[in-house]
Amino acid sequence: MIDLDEMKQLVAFADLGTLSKVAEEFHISTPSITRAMQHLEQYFGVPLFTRSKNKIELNETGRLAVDHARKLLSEAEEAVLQVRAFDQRQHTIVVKSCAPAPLWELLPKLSTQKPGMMVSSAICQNDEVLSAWQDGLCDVAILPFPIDGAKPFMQENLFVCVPEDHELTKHKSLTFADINGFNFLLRTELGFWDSLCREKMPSSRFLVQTDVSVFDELVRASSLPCFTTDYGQLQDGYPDRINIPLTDNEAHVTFYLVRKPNKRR
Amino acid sequence: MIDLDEMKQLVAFADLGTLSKVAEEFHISTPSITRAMQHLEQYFGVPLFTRSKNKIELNETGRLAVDHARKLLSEAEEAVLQVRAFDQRQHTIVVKSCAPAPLWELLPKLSTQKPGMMVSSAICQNDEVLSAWQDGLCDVAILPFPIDGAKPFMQENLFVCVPEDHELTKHKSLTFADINGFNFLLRTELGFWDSLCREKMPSSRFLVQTDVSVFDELVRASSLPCFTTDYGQLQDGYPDRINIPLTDNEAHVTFYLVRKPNKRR
DNA sequence: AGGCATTACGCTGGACGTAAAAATT
DNA sequence: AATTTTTACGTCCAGCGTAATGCCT
Repeated sequence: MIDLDEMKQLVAFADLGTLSKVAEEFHISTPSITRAMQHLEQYFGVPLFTRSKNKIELNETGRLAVDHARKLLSEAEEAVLQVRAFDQRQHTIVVKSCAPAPLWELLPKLSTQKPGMMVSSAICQNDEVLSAWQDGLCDVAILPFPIDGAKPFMQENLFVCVPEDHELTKHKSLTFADINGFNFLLRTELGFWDSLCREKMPSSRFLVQTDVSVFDELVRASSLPCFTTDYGQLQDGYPDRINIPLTDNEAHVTFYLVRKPNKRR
Repeated sequence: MIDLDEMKQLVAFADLGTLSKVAEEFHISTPSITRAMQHLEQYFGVPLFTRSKNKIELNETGRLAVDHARKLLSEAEEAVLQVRAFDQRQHTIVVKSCAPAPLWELLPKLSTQKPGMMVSSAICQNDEVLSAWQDGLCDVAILPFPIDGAKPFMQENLFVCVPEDHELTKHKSLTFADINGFNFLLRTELGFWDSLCREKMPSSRFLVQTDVSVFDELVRASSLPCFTTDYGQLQDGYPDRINIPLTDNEAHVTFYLVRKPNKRR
């Protein structure tokens, strides 16, 4: 069968022009590359080169062979990458969540329940989570509404978080309509929360900040309202700030979790 | 780079089920095939097999690798075949002619003028000759009408060939209209002559015969008219038969020949 | 004179097969 | 008992590099 290493050298010769350069490139001697090209030519059974006394060039057939070589090599490398990726995938649990909080809850559990498994998680919009699940691209999907096979996983309630001297503190509770128009500090990677906020508060502007520590700094330093929830962050919320519950139905979310049945084989 | 011989053995293992069978198939020892699979697995960097004490099986990743192996192998073999075919094509002159006579004239000349070249010739209809020429699929095209770059090559005139006692012998010359309705013996591989006859003599039936000697036998044994031309066959025509010239313009054909410019490189 | 392709030749490491072990049917 | 996989080990030759040749610019 054809030797892909020799094919690689053939392609290198097409690119570099002389056997000496190829030898240098591959850290082998010139006789070695000469022999390799002779061997390749012998395998094809047809001349690939025009040879002068101290000059060797590709002929037209040789150039065709180079084209095929390039294709074969890239496909061979692609095949190896795909096999490796498949193996990797066999040992990873891919989680797609519509929000960060369920991941804080789920990931530690997964790590202990499935030792030796990689866990790959991503936060994205509802439709992305859903299509990834339907296309079989993830093993666990977390959505803010039930789908076939899903079980309730946890609840989360949204709060507005404002400085103590903020005008909104006069309210004991709020609705999205109340706070529409205020500008908010917002984090990235919030999944469906992000689009929910923009949808419910079309008149508001959101100052988005990716870096967690920078975000915290901004919250402390500014008087802009932000959001918190009753999962995790509420108990150790920001000092000097007050959390006001939102009463809209959309602010009370039950997350549903579906997981693929364990593949046996 | 990945070893296609090992890939071949991997595919064979997928097909045969045991390493022993593969060893037998490839006429090598079992330790050799064991090592090959270990080496392949090591190259991929991921497990391809599930191993028991005296049992080895492909795992799911391995089966994927086999799929890729099959594809790679067939593509590699296809590449070699294409390169060889291309080389073959480099050393052959492909001739497409609309009629047999020009080939009798041309092929001997080509053989002597282009020593070391294969000559591949085919007789086909005008439109096939033309499209093959336009698509660059032939080096020489011979047609009964001039096209761009073509030169007149030879002339051929059609005769009706009838037994001496045939009713048509009373004519010194004929037209297609005169003989329309008579049934004819006809050979195959006549190119455009065939379709010309059927077009000009729609009421006639043609008894087609491929084998030359059988055709000659039929001409001698029957009283059915047939055709001859002034190229070659007329001088040593059939004894006991008379050749009557056809006066239609279509019966006087000038063949035009185009050839690709010699490719230099 | 320097760069290039190729041949000649000696050496070595990798690949092969034999033998053997261990386990399963 | 027969089959299968794998390890151990000795052998051998395919492929490597060095040296040298011949040629061209």
